Amino acid sequence: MAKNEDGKIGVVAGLVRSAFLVNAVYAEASRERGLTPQQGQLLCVLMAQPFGMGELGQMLGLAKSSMTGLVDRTERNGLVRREPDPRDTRAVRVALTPRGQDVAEEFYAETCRRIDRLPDGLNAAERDTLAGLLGRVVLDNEVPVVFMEQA
Amino acid sequence: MAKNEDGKIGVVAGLVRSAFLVNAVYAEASRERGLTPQQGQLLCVLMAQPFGMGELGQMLGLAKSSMTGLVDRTERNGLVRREPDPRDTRAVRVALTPRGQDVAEEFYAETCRRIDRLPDGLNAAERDTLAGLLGRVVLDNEVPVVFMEQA
DNA sequence: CGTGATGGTTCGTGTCGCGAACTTCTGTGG
DNA sequence: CCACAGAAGTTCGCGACACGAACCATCACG
Repeated sequence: MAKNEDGKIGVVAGLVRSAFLVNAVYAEASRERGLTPQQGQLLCVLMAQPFGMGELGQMLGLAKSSMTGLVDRTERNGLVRREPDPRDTRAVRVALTPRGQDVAEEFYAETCRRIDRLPDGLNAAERDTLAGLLGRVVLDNEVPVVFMEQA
Repeated sequence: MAKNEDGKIGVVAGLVRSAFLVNAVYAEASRERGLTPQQGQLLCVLMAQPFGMGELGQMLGLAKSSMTGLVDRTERNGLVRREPDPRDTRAVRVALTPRGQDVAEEFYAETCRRIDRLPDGLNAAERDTLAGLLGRVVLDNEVPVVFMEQA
């Protein structure tokens, strides 16, 4: 449960601090492309397919009103577009514009590159093990697909 | 490098998505205590010892001007206090108030509890393995101590 | 038809985070 | 002893975020 102070670290601290690391990468990678981390994340989600506002809020864990603003700003930047939903006049599909597609792919690739470099100290087998364990954690906790699997 | 679509997940996606999970826990746990995630994080850092504004900015990856605001707001909430640094008249030591200490411990404990529950699907040995691997990633990348090790 | 639920937007408020400019103090070289 | 570069913090103005509450339009159902 608890770990002692001999360089070893517990699961909890390991998760929290590696999350910190990932956040930093996200922040830096997006900033370099004139994005905010939130907009970067939005683009990554939309790479898979268009989504409605409600679905997006669900996945990203945001209130509907927050989504409106985020999509507004991203749309203003020309990266995203609101399309009418043929099935439902009220609803809206948020989709990447061509430029948004480009930026998304660039951002995604760069983020992957950097995250991939984090476990540089691990050999192939260890990386596989880590991937497997994290995969199960993610699976068990039903994390929404905020980050695609590499093509 | 890349993983295919048979339920398996790569290291990169695993890291990103588990980070997402951790962020959500942070957000929820802090919100329940009337904190923002940032203030919660600040409290966690200060649990170890007081720090100067510069050091804090360094650890949290924030600009000095951002720190001023964050400490301002947290101070206004009565959780933190600016003490003069005896060594340097310009400098300031940010420390927890008694109430801040309480809130910090509560928040820290609750966060631990929840993060600890994330890898519930793993057995003891697997948790240990995960801890070891993440520990090395964290160590290799020199993540600042934004989250203490359990007492 | 109503009528309740659903998908989104608007509005007001507080928090965040940044860079640039500024003040005050430290320490170092002359 | 005195400049003076540089470090520690703050202030200011700005845009981005996130929320809840109130609101509008539309859908679906009885």
